[in-house]
Amino acid sequence: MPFPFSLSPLCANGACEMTDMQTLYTAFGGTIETALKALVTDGVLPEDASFKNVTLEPPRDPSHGDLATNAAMVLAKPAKTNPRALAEALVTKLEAAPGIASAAIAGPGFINLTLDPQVWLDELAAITALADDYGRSTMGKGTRVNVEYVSANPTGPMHMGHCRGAVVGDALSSLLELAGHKVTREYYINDAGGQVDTLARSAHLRYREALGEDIGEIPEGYYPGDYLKPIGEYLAQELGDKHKDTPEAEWLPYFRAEAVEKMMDLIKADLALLGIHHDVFASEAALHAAGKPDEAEKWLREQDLVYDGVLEAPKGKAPPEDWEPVELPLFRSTKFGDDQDRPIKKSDGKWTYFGADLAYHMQKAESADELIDIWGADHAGTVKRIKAAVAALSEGKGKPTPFDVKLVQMVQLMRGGEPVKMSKRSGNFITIADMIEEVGRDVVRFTMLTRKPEAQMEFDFAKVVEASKDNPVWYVQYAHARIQSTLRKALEDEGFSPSSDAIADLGDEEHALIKRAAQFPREVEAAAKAREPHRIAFYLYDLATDLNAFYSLGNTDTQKRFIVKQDARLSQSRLFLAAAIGQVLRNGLRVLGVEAVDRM
RNA sequence: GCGCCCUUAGCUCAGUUGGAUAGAGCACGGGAUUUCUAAUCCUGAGGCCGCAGGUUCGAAUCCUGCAGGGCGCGCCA
Repeated sequence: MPFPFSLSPLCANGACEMTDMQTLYTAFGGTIETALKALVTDGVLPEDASFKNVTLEPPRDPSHGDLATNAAMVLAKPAKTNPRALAEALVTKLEAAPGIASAAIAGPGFINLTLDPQVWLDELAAITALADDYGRSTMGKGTRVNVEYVSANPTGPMHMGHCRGAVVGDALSSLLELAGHKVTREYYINDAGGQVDTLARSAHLRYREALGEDIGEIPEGYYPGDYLKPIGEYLAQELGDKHKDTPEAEWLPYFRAEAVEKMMDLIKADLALLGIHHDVFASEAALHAAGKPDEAEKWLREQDLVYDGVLEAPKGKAPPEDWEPVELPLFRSTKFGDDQDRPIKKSDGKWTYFGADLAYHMQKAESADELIDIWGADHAGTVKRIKAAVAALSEGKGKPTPFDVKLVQMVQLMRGGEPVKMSKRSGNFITIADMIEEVGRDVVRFTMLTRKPEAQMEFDFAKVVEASKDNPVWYVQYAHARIQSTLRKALEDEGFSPSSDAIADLGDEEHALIKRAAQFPREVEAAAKAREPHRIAFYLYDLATDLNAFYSLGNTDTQKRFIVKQDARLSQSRLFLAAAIGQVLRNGLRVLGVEAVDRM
């Protein structure tokens, strides 16, 4: 964790009542900062020394103690001394600090800190006291983050391509909330382009079909899916044959609105199956109606960031047959690192997708301090232009809005190692609803988060339901169920319940487990900072591993079980530990939107 | 031709934003159970972190070049 160890404003003012909101790392970061400042006073470090690159992290090797800092290595140069000499001066200060049992110099100049056991016992008690709030952080300082995800076109039900982005966006939103941000979960409905006109025409076709007409094969240029049949029937019921033979202009807007609404109902139902609920559904059509794109264009023209110009034909590959140079209003995205300026309007005068999207991002920035978009990797080519647009628009407002586009790669569906063949024509097409019905919501969600989003992944229907350590979802839930089962049994058979009265008696093996659990708040902050919810999934797997390892000690030595019949004191302390581990597992799973089951 | 993403054990993947001897799972070898859920645990072997330079106390991580794989490349969305 880099300096400065920014505590919550309350703590910074010295009136720090909220020690519970501090992580172990911010607390001991403060200890190190104090020690370094003392060295400045002593003249060992120069007045202007920057602590920016000083880190405090858990060492990989447990024999290196509980915490390690690189302070001496980073500051040796400005102090005009060698790392070891500086480390010795720092160690003297640190050993006198509260909570630190010992400090040792190691390797090229690391300082390894071993903490008083009491620190871990306090942390254990804190988990229980904070319960669902353990891991919650004030890091985000309440800044407003708008996360836009899914935003599938309202032309049909959700397909697999949307699933991963949906889960990642939702988990990221929860993660940011836990890390102290105010999050808006937003969905952008593309209800204004040519696609929804096609949808309206397809609905009209089904409407005629519902009125008894033989429409034969669905012609090219229409959406063929059966999911449009109910809409045709609904419209036939509502309208009778009123628009059976009238000109398109008379029925299209109505059919479009109705069809989009029904499509959104389908999509929302799919999202609900995944446990996903957005706060805002933003309509592109409404954006146009409000004149937002015109507003953006006007402003950008004033800044000379939009001009009328002609694009060159693409180099390197043969230009399209019907290539014709046309003058269009272009956004100067090259000024922000894009390869080409981009049209915001089409030659027919209508807005391009980009033109509207640009205005949409401007609108989002009005009520958020920061924007995040989750996109499919097939849109990678358009990242630069939208980043350019946000940079242009938010700089103009005086306050640049941080903006991040997360690209989520495709998921390859497999079954027992073989790729699942999907063909829309044959109807052999797996929807999100099918997938959830087969393996369950928890499996879908967790599995989508067991790979970093920008890497392609496989989803094997056979593997994800396996009951083994090879299957992270199962393994983490198993650890939680095991804990719950133990707590139940302790109460039923022996009348033992968790108690912190004698946790000071717990030994090294228990402490190791507490140390892992104590990493959770740090993992939350690190994952939130990196915008990487998958880190929580990996952490939970590690925590489950430690729990199972500890649990297994009891197989060969009954004195090491959670429940030791002859020793109520010890049992209740261990049960207190078990309950705390269960709490951390639940808190982590909650971020991922996965249920922590009590039995399996 | 250009842009973006990826390349780590035989396979599938992590890697704490630049830290110490690069870690898990599967598969392979050896072990543990009259179990509080063995659907588990312990242990062994397995590596040119794609290749070559650079930056510095220190690089899988940052920069440059090259190779291989994926995605995209006029007004679609």
